[in-house]
Amino acid sequence: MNSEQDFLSAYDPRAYAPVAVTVDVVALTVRDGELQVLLIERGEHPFAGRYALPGGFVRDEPLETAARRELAEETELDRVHLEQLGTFGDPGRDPRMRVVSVAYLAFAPSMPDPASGGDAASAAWVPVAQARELAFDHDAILAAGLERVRAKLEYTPLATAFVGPEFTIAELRAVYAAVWGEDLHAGNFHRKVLSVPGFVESTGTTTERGGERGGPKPRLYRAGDARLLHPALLRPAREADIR
Amino acid sequence: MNSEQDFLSAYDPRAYAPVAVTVDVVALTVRDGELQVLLIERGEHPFAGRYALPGGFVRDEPLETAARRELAEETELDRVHLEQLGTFGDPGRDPRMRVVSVAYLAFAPSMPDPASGGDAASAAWVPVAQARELAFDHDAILAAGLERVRAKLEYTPLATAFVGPEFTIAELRAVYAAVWGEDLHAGNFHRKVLSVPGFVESTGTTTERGGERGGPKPRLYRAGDARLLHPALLRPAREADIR
DNA sequence: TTGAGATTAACTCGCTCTGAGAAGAACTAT
DNA sequence: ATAGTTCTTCTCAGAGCGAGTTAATCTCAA
Repeated sequence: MNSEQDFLSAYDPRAYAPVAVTVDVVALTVRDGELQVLLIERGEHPFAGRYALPGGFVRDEPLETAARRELAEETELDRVHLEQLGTFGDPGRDPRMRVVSVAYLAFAPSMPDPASGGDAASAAWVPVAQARELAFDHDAILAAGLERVRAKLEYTPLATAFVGPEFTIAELRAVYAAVWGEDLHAGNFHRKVLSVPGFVESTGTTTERGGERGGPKPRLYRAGDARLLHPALLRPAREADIR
Repeated sequence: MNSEQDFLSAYDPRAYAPVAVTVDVVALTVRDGELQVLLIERGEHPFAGRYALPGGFVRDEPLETAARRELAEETELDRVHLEQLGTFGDPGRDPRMRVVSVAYLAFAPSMPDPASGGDAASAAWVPVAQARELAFDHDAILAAGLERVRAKLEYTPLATAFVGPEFTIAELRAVYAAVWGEDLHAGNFHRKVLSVPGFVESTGTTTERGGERGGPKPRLYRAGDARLLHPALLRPAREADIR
């Protein structure tokens, strides 16, 4: 933005090759004990018939507004936690033209199938393990989203975004187990969640019934006011992650 | 990207208002015990005379290549650590037109003043505490970069990117002190750095001379092969950060 | 109705990690 | 030489964590 040419070209963008800006959304939820992602089956070329992340062109609006709009077009997701994930703009990632896509990450409690309600009949929640060979570079975007959510569970109260407004410790533990793909020690998890200041706060009530397979009525909690977990809730270190 | 209109417009981008894509770089270094950022004094409107982050338009190249190119235009920074920070695209952030800017974060060891060598006579390293009222929304971009670097020092070996290929534990500690803005307990820091697997590895040598103000010749270390610090090197929790 | 099995919630125990402080050795500047 | 600084190691008490145990509670099936 320093040379005169740059300055002038800012007033005549057609001096440069046209670039399109889109948003793509990695919307995650935990259903049936699995981490699932919202995908769209593409009807048109390129990548017709392949699954893709929901997304579309950015209009005269902030980027996050565009992400929220695209998400609303596919589901009735409301009050979801939304954060920017990263931007993917390699030349050639879209065969038609240069497309720079700003990816967003959304977290939602378990919802009914979008196919029944949304106007996009081709939208579906898919377990992340089965979400492969997506259109464009969406495999890489999804992988970045999964890495992000796994890391953020450690040091933020993000898990509460995957459950309803009132939840049990066991429901919270199920979120961690689904996202991390490994079971957690129930007793230690319980102690840890209650000991981190501001993670959860008690409602003073319990569920109406015990668990489906027995056990006492668990107590209900709300999300607390913490933005960071101190100390963090660390998952066991894996050598492969460290090196 | 589902309606026919979207599909067609992808072949005729002028159906939408033109959008420019730029990169901006938050280049950080530690000089004189302070965290400093590379800034450019703008010569032209808008924001003439104000400082701004180095940046420019993206050409037919990957985004990271554009960031590296813009950085090279202002300094002789070589082999710097570069990572994507975030994308800033609010309408109105550039008064001329819609500009979506992908911000990158760069970390470099202490370097001579860019004014002496670079072709941009107006480039300068500025202590981050004095980098205020920048052009466009660069205050917000810089703030995001500072938050990122402070957090990443905790759980990655990023501090080694701020020092030379061989360094002392005290130099590493000075990086932490400069970035976090608080002194660290020398003994505990020493124990911690050496105990985290893969953070640093010994060269078996020491410096030629002791410190400027006395003390024995410190041992020299290289960066290790760890990508993550386990256990992390946490800074003391501040209540303001948590809530 | 009763028993088997599962779950919640709380506790114990040993180990590791951390913060704070201390101390000896090594080195520079005066 | 002396004073002051720094490097490096050590100690000690407290906090946190993984693993295991236990009592109470509840569902489901016999």
